[in-house]
Amino acid sequence: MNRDFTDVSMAVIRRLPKYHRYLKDLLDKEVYRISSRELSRLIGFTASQIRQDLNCFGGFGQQGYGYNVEELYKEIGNILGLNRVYSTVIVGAGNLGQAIANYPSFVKYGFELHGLFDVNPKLVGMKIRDINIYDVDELGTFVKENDIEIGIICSPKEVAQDITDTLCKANIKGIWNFAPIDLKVPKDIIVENVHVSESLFILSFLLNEKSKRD
Amino acid sequence: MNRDFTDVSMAVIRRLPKYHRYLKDLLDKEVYRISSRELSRLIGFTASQIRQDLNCFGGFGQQGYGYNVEELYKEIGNILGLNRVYSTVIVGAGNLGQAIANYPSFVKYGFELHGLFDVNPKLVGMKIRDINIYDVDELGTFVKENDIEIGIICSPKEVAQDITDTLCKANIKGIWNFAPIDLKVPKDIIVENVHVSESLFILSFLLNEKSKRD
DNA sequence: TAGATTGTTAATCGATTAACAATC
DNA sequence: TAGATTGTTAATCGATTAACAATC
Repeated sequence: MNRDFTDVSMAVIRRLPKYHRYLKDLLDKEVYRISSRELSRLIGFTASQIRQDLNCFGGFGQQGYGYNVEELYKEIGNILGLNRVYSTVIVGAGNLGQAIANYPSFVKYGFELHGLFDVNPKLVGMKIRDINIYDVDELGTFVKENDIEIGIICSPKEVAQDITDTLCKANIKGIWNFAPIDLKVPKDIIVENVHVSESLFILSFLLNEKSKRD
Repeated sequence: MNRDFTDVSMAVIRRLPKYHRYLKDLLDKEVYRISSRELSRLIGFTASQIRQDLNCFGGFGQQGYGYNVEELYKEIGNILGLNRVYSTVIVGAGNLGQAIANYPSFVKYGFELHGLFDVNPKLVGMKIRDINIYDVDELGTFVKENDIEIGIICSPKEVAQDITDTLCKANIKGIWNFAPIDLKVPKDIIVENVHVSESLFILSFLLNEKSKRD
């Protein structure tokens, strides 16, 4: 249970959240047992890939039976680190910051929001879900004093690197970045990007391609 | 210029927006010429991969010189379909929908927002950037009558499939989906997902892994 | 011309799929 | 026991990297 998975490729890791989501859906539908073949039909990966993927983490299945949905769901949750709580702050309390603060999976899976930060004096002092919006000048001190692990950047891209520097100096462990730039961080800090515009451009590419073919 | 790129792998396509972004930054810094080696140092792909990638679309470079930044930027923009305008609607006018409506690259790269839609009577009738929020009951008719190409789903996941069905019946061409589910659509409709929680779970995985090793 | 750097082929590496023995 | 399905090895496929001739 405390093995590390440094040998498992990121291609596999990036599929885990999708397994987790489908297994949750199955549990909600009171399906307690599933074979790689049935799961394949639902999730769209090949049965072979599913067995291969799951085996990177241990033998969760049983020959002749399949996988126990509840057990597998929990195991994948544990692998993803969802069995514990994370302390977080959101920097940028505009629409995006507020959307994240209220995002159901964010709240549900143990991401504890300790504060939001903004430059806008109209926002500072307000609350979102009972959580204060502070002046961004207080960010560094707050993160240090409250041992915040995750900083969530929902600011305009122009100030994202400055915010990052502040967070890093205050011993943040990871950054969830929504600004459309690649942040420079010391090598022991983990950055996960949500580059929304890249996804939009892929959509426009695909639409454009399709219109050429039709 | 009207070739289609069906033969180019999605791995390559998904790197294009990043090239596009870095080339824009270079242009803004008044850098007009770059070699694959220099670009490699900036963007973090190997020089070999950069040359390989760009060559899928034609010989944009010049031996002994490198690439013309402005030309390459424009070409990649064209390949991504950013040389034309798309008509869009946003379904779900909460924080996320409003964040998208105001998102700078969205506005800048030709994605014309024609309307937002919501069930909440407090929101219906309001405006975001001079664009009306309509009742979601009007969605189908509006999309059909205004020849909307892209539907952007910013609703809770519980209603995302219903919205999708409405959009598809109204001849939408593509869907940009922010709800954490996999939408079922007829095969000629393009869906591009932004599965925000998957990214969050990867961050939590990486943080958890790191804490095991330290 | 000499130097630089691309375009492109060949080699390597990694990820996915197929196959099947092990076993519940 | 017979049927089902995993775990796992081997085969295939695709993507990345290396190398270098072409050429500006």
